[in-house]
Amino acid sequence: MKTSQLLLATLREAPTDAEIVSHQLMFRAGMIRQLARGIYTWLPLGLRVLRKVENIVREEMDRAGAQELLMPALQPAELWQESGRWEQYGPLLLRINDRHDREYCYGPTHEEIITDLVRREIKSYKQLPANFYQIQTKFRDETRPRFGIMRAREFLMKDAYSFHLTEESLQQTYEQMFATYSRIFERLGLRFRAVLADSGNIGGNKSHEFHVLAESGEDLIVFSENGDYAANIERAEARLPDGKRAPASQVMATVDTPGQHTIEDISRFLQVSPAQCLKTLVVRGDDGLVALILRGDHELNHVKSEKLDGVASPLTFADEAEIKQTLACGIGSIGPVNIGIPCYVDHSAAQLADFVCGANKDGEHLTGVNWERDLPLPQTADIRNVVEGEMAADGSGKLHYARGIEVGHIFQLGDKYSTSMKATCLDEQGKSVTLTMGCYGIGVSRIVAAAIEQNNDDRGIIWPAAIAPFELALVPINMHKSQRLREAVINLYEQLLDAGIEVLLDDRKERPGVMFADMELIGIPHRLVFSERGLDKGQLEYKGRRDSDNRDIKLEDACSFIQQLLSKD
RNA sequence: CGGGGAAUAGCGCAGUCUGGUAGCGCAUCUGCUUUGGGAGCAGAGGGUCGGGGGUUCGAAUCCCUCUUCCCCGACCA
Repeated sequence: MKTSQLLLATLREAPTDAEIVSHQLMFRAGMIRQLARGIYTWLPLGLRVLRKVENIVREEMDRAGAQELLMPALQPAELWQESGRWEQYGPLLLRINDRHDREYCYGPTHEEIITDLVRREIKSYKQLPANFYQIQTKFRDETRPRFGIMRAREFLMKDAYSFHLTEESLQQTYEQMFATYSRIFERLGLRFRAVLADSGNIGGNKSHEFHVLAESGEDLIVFSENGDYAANIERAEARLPDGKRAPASQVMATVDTPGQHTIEDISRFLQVSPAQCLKTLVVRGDDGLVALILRGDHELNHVKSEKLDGVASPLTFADEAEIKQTLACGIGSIGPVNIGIPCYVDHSAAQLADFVCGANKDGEHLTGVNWERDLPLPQTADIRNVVEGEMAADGSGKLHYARGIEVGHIFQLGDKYSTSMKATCLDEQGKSVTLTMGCYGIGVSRIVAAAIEQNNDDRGIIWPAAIAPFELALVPINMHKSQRLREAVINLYEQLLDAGIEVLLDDRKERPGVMFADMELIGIPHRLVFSERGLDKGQLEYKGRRDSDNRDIKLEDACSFIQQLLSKD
């Protein structure tokens, strides 16, 4: 393609609201334009990249024996009511009424639709297992879309759903999808990691997320030194403390702590480490309030906590008024001694002896408190975030933190949808069996942004070879003045096209600096420069996007030189 | 959902406090000169100053209202 035929909408400056580098560069490179909050148009250059990602995903899904289909974006409310998610899903679901006042939603995911299809079409065990996928536009009415295409409301997703007669069969396909996803992200040329994950409101049991590693990632993932254990922080289990609790050595005492509310205040005021204090968080329960007790230096894990019996899901903190009414003290003086509401204590907090905690009276704390002496030990649970440097739950080494961008998620759904929607088929004995399901998602549009987060410099994007919008840029200097140069360029351009190379010829009447800057901004991996000077010697200049220097190559070898380079990518 | 900020040319911004013919840089168009890292000169086009209402002789500017967008928070015991 020639730049004169392409909407090359490059800009020097990005809008001020573009926060992260991928958003800025996608905007500046003319890949996307925002139409509304979280809704974007893909310009021709951006679409070329998106399609490349899509095709790699498609090829690998096909190779794994999955079948592509295409389901509607608009979904009737009835199916969502049947699965129970019409009420459950909340404002994330965009609801639409048609002219007959029938209710629909714009699909954020397609479990209901595929389950409906399969229960109609699949009658026999002989048709199983089956794995269906689509690459389709989703809509999720996020409270806070941001970072451009990274967290958009409308986005392109590959979603796959597998159906099985048995758990073993599901496990097999799950493992196959795990391997397929790994191949996909390898082919895309991204540094990624698969981690254990929480399955969220999709439902089901076992699940893994695939994260592209990047500082700007919204997710925190943890992994052990040798890599055996890797999990999203939401999901990462804390290793049970080994050893016994130290014996009590102090007497419980009440101390005045006027105006001291936070753990930081208390630990400074009483000269004890935060790890020796208890932090008592009060959340709403199914029936009144519930206290969650942690060591002062630990953070509450919301996902783990909301799964506790009696704790309301989603997890919400009690407000000041509720606390005052129930506990007769304000936030900042709460403690487990005689608290009078159900409590859960984190395993590590249950290990403490002689600890400090609120006295359930404003301006007072207790010191030297001990479990099973001054108060009974409440039910223990794992309710904290793991901390960098601690031993992994499976003992496979110390944990490290990394930031990640979630680009893939695979789930073993089990029978959540097949039961509620009565998706069954006949087994070998002619008996009706409820199907078992898995589902597998990839954020196709998000991958484009994630790839840029991982691959850029101060000049712009550096595409991994597999998803570059063009493989090669031809930059002729003064083509519009020199007949000889123009002929040489067009000649090579056509040769390259014939060889099946995706080449972008910059035939604009621009100064060299402008062309160089644009080709680098849009991230084309390889570049050939034509000049009169070079032609005198029968030479061209080659430069890779990551290279610091040019090298001369012979004009007559140019095509084969490039072919060789590309075969190595 | 809560808190804060913003809306002026395609992009980046000034002008608003203190009302008086809407500006700058980049981009776009024309001409000339230039041509190895985002050129120079001369000229041109492009704005219901987010919408609606009000105050005023006069509103981008003051007041009311609506809308949209952005940021931050949702770890505080």
